[in-house]
Amino acid sequence: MKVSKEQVRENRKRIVETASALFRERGYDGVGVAELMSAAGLTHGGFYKHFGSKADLMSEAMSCGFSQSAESTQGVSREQFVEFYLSRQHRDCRGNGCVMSALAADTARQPGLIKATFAAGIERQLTLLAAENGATRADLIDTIAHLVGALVLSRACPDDDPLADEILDVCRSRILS
Amino acid sequence: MKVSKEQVRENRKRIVETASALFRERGYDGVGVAELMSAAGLTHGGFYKHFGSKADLMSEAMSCGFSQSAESTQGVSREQFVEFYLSRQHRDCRGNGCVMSALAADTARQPGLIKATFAAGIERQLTLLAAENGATRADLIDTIAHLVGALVLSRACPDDDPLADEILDVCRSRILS
DNA sequence: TGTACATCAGTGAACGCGCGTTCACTGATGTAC
DNA sequence: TGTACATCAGTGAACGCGCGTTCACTGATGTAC
Repeated sequence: MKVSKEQVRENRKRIVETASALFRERGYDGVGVAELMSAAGLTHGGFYKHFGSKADLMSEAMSCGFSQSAESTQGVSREQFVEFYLSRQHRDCRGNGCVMSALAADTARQPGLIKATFAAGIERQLTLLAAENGATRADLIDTIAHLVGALVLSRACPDDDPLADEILDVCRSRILS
Repeated sequence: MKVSKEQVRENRKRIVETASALFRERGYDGVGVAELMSAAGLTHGGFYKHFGSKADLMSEAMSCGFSQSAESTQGVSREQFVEFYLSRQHRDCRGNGCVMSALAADTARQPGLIKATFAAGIERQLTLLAAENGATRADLIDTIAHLVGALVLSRACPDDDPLADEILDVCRSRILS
């Protein structure tokens, strides 16, 4: 059953977007091709009509996540950005959140293609933030690292451990002061 | 072929230490039980004479890694700690490095037991650093988050990307100033 | 102290399972006439 | 515009593989007498 060109484009987009959220939630090894295709409303067999390998999709899904971040960062002040980044909402909702926090550690163990996509995503984020508020590149790198560290550590604590919130609160007030 | 009590203790310790390094290098899913036992000079079948499950070992290996960090942090000034933490050596040698940077993201996807071990490790690190230099708890949490973020992002960049070193350099100078 | 036996860490084959990937097939779409 | 046919995204069974875990067996250690 062949499918219209537009349907094909839609399906591909849906696979990438679904993967983007699932990878951020559960990591590269945490999501299988079959589950991923099923979540996108398809069967696993068709996967290789769209992508050369799971790693290829990983790379595209990452780019897609960075684009989503870019959109939602548009027109946001530094203070608003920090407030959102270190919110409980962002910490507890990885699928829609920042790619850097969700996938940096996974990326470090992946081949060069994926690392390059990640680095390009950091650069995009830096360019965008520089446009929104006049900070220097060094300022932005420093702030992003600070934010990522805080979020990553907070997520690693048990849900009911006060340390999880403490990390967010301490870093938020330091970064904004 | 039964083995002396001392040999058993030694073997167990070697498994935990080997696992501690391998998990930090490749993540929880990146190392199998068989490979792990083989790296410790044993065969995989004996694994369950020592541990209830792979997750149990993960928890122990994490504690072991935090203990190693504690040892090497002893008698180190804040400046020395930051210098080492953001060195290229530390970035490129995950197996002996900080557990927080290596396993925070993996931990966020693991069950409560492992998250609790991780949080306890953070607390140990905080206590230790507080003893070495009189900083407040908030100061230390803030600095640790900052360091972890910088290292994690740097590791996610391709080896030959100047951004990898730039992140370390920028954050080092900011944290120390 | 010497002997007989129970213990149990270690071995390696085997288990079921889910993974990424391949493949023959389907049938509506899109094209050529 | 209508017809005949090639295309190819999607399907679902199947592939080999490595995973975590189990198990019957081994044989030196440690214990009971």
